[in-house]
Amino acid sequence: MRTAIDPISDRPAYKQIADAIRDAVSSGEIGPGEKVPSEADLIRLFNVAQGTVRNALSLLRAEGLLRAEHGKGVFVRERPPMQRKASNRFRRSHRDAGKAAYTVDAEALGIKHDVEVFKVGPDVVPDEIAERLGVPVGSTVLVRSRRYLHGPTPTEIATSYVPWSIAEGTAMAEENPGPGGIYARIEEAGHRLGKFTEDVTARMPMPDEAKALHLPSGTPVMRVLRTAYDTNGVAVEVCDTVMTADLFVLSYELPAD
Amino acid sequence: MRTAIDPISDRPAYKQIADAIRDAVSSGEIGPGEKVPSEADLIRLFNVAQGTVRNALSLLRAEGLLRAEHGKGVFVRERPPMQRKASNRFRRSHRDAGKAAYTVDAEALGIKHDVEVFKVGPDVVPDEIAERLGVPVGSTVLVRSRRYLHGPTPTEIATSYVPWSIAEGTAMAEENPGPGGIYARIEEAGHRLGKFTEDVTARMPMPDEAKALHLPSGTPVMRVLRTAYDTNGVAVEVCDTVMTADLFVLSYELPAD
DNA sequence: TAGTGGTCTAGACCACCGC
DNA sequence: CGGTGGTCTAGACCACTAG
Repeated sequence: MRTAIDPISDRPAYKQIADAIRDAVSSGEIGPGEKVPSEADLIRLFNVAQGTVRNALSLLRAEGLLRAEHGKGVFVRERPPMQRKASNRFRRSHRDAGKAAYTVDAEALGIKHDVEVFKVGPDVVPDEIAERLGVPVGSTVLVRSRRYLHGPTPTEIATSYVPWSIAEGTAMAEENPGPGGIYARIEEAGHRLGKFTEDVTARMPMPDEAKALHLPSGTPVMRVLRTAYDTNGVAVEVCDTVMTADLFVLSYELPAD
Repeated sequence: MRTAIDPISDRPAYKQIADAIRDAVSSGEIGPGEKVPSEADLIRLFNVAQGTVRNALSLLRAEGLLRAEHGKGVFVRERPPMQRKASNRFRRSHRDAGKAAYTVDAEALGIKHDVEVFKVGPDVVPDEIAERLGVPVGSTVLVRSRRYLHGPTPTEIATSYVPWSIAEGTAMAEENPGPGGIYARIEEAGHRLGKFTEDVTARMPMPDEAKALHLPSGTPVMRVLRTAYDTNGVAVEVCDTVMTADLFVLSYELPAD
């Protein structure tokens, strides 16, 4: 690794140090999961103060390249294996086979998954959801809030909203909605599903999301806002999902005409 | 705005300051585009050293909440109007009308857009693309690399790859591929388009991407890797797009069966 | 020129980790 | 315990922006 700062360059010292570390990582000199030199080492190597070194390291952490472990050291982040959200995961044949959507994806990867239910019950609909669901602002909907995990790793937080008129008295309002998930229950309630739309955005996490998803700093989240429509074009469910960006690839298929 | 640090709490001072500013923003006390108190102000208000204040501010910049302008101040970031990538933007009817895909989206918003072509010509295919395109590693493809802008704001960098056997001698290899974009040219060359797949991921930008897209720190990018197939299921083009995350909503429509 | 953010130093103390 | 990262102070100088 380069260990000199060019005093002529007008690039700040901390950025030069960050460059040197970034290069060492991309050249393979320091591999994924390996430790970068300690702050004390870097202070000696580059002959700078601690603040300058910390500035360099915090830049690389914000970029998502490094991860710090208090008392142990700073390490190159390793990318865990990715999961796919296949665009066919809402097919009726899967529901008929008793599989919920996330089961389709997880099974395709042989991944053991868990679901933690935070809350299931009627509540006031958030304004943004009311608009998509086509219900009056302030009306009551069934709220299902839960977290998905792969082994010990939380991967996504999801909240579903169903008009209370559809959900009332069904298994949707139970902790476990039964085989095929809530979409199977919605169809049983007489609302045959016609299509889904998904709106995908990405941003940095809110502090509470970072906590719930165990996000290291420098990891963005993807947000998928999915609306389910029946065959009459009436919205019957909205699902708001926030997922760790580097654990997912969202795959979609589009017709040419 | 709160201006006191709880000395009993074990939450670090810089995080308490960040919390106070975050609260002031979310309560509307400081609106989008408005200036937050200067470093000197915050030093006085909270009775801390400059380093502590800077720590708080850089946290909020990494979160994407604030944006600093050297010599002027630190401001609450304003979210510009979002653009939609409609899932129908590859319809043949649009191509027949002479519209390229990005034109469909931009027109829908009444946005003036520009394209800057970086490079058009034959080159060696990157390994990752070769796999998707189904061509041998190391073979030659047409590479079209360009940047899209809305007014002065760069929004996305896109690179298309077409097997040289398809592209050779056509207008695809020109700077301006003509009406309907390269998909129209691909169809003219006898490859009727059957479907597209898009794989969406999000991450923090590489330094060169941050530069090319004028990204403020704390802004992630979305990456869309699109593959176009002809009606025989043969891949005819791959497009690798990196876009400023907070300027886009990707919209998709999924059938229920 | 005064006020702003950007960089850097030197030194201190703390909290966490592993031996 | 020694080594690691985390927080904080006090003060300095620089670069940019505006009046």
